[in-house]
Amino acid sequence: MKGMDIAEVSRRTGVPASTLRYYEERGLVASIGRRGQRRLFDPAVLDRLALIALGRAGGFALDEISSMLTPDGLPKMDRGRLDAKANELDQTIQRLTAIREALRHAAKCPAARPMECPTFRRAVRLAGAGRFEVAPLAPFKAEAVSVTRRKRRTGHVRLE
Amino acid sequence: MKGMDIAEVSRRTGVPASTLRYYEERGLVASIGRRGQRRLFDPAVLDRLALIALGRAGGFALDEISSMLTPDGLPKMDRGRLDAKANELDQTIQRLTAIREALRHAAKCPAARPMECPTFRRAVRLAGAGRFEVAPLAPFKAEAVSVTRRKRRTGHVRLE
DNA sequence: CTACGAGTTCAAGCCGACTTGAGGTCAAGC
DNA sequence: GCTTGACCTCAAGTCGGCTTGAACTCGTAG
Repeated sequence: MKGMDIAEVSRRTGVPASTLRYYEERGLVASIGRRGQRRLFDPAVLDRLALIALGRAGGFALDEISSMLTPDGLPKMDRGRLDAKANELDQTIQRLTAIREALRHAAKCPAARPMECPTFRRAVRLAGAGRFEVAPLAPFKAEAVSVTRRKRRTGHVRLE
Repeated sequence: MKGMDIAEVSRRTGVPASTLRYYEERGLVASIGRRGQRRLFDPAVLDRLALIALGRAGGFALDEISSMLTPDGLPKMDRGRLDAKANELDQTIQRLTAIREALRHAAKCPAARPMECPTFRRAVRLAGAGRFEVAPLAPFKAEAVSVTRRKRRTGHVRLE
């Protein structure tokens, strides 16, 4: 009978069994049945987990991710929503880029206090310039979710 | 007398008083004394809060941020450490960029299932390719930390 | 028959960054 | 003198995303 048990899914994706159960409970993945009391998963769950990992890595909340996936596989999102997400991410990227530059500059700037340096100040300003909100970015641990199928309160920041 | 009370700091930065007390408790900011039982803050705390916000926006933990700041102002970090942080951020940025591209592609890709599309799979792979770990990015709400300074009583310059 | 290992359920715990609530103090204004 | 409102402290609560632990059930090997 086809269907992988939880250990195999875990092994192949790097996602702990406890997380898989949790995801199932949250409706993010579904098992295709049981053999005895044990869950059986369709291999398609591997792709699904990869998509979930993608979303998590992008800083999306689980609820948000589940709203992006249909029960049976895919992109339940319309173009607009996807684009919106992409833009959101783009804002984040720009913000992070400004911060990275601020750090790099701080590393070599001679000013005693960074805030006295115009370049640094500018970066700080850019970093905080947007007025959007961004989901927290998930801790990204290596290891996980192979996509290959072989065998198969509130930090506030304002500027003026 | 010099020194701003907590409400003024809050008003000028957007950081809630509760957060300021919390930051003080965590050692991220210090008050310069009390008037009665009330805290008094030096205007320099405004810069400090801007830096803290910068760090938070960059996904750094409070502990990490405090390890980057000296009690009296700033750059306690050596060049190497700053560069390391910048590189870390750079990894994050690349990862997010890959995810953004995956989303943009998914928005217009005709493939029924995203995972069947090589372009998408490649993006997913890139997104997950690194084997590093990244701190969570703080939720980014607008409103806060004005770096603005109208009266520069202390003589040092802050953001316009 | 028994023991073992791998699975199961359910409730509770953990972490970080704050927020909230109860109860207390104090200076100013009526 | 009394009220008000802004501040104070300290403990506990919140939220997301899991993890952990206790207690139980199976199927299989010895």
